[in-house]
Amino acid sequence: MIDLKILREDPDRVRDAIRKKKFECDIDGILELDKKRRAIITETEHLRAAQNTANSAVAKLKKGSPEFLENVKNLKSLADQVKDAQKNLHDCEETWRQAVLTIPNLPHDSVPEGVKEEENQVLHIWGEPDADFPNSRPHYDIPWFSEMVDLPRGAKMAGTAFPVFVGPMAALVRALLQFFLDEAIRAGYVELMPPLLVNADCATATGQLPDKEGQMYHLEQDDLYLIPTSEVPVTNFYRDEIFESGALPVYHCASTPCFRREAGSHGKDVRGLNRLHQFDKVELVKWVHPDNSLEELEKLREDAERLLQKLQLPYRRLLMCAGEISFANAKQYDLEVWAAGQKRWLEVSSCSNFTDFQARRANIRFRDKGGKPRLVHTLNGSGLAVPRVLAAILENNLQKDGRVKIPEVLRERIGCDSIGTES
RNA sequence: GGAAGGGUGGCAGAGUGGUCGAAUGCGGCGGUCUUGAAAACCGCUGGGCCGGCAACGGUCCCGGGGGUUCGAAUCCCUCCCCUUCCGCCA
Repeated sequence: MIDLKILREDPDRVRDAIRKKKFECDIDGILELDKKRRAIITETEHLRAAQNTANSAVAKLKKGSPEFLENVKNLKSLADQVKDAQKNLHDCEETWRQAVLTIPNLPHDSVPEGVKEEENQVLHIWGEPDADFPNSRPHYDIPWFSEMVDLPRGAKMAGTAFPVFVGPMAALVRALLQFFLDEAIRAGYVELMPPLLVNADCATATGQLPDKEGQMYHLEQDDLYLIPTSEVPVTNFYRDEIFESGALPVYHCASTPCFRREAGSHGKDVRGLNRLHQFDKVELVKWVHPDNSLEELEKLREDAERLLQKLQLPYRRLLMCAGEISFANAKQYDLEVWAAGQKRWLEVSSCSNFTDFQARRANIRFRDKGGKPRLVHTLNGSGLAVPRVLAAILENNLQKDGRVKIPEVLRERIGCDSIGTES
């Protein structure tokens, strides 16, 4: 949710921002509703004030006395008026709330305009994606791939795009997660192990609802959602709380599976490990003072980039254009790893500054120097998502003998320096 | 899943229809006293929304929602959560 003061004072700025973001939103309708809401609040409160005054007068009279009964009789109609007004207000507030939840966050000034993928700015390329990877091939074409990432048997259990990692591959997944987690903890993030199911309030706070129901698995019987990312439970860790002054910034990380329906995905995007319904990811989440959120985003991004560097995987950093950043986002960097076999970039991290958008929905605040509660800024980024990193390792590190070399930082964790079957 | 008992301010804990945003204690902040500290004493000490440049005024919040009533923390309904016991179970 955005600051409605901005909407009231400068609706054109909001219109412009929404246009840039390729979202649609009935700004005029919302302004109208907002005005109506405030008028009804004023009216209802005046009535209520009158009733309160009258009631305290009645309270002083002797119960059952003639004047008492007379007063009570007169108050009946006022009470009815109050009741009507409150009903009216309640309905109005609900409509207003629903409407206001559809307004996306405004892109930050430093975000470039653009609507297409090609308009994202490539800010930096690390490593050598242009280098010769003489043995590389798409990971799903490696002869032993389906023995170690068993998608057919996963499909038997749950459906397409639910992989089963087998033997050394499972160990590699585990090693990656532990590596990511250890690095995050070393960078100052305190680990959380949150629930993998969340209620609608959580998903609304982070911005998945009401818009993106279709992307989440929903358990109807219990009205819970499987988390599409640990951003959802982790951000909600502090929902409805106020940080004492001096507590910020707060950093947390979490390693969880993520569940995504990926409705509508198809084609080459979904082959092999490129796009899965269930995957593991370490997430980095920050709660920061509003004055620092831009710098904190850079630091968060660096925390994520360092992982790719240590894994020796070429990657690029994208500053996403306004039309490509998500609903709740004010500014977003994507990190894409080079997959030498497929000869394409794969998104492995998205680092975002949500400014006060999630904080307002989640009601997460801090006390400023004067002791007054103010909204924090929230940020998060993947650090990192496993399957595509795995894909890049498989493709880039494929050796002449058909085996895949394990990145040095992982070798000790899994006790070998390569996996696979010789060809 | 069944039964019983509970959910009140940062915490503890009173309050069972009217002047209760709510006693009291603890904690926190400020002050007096003190060379300093402690103790003692005094004062202050929740959040949202609406109006207002502000001072301030109004209103709402006693787990959530709904109802009864002129009036609800207090009565009724419903949902959620917690505790204990039973059942089940990694």
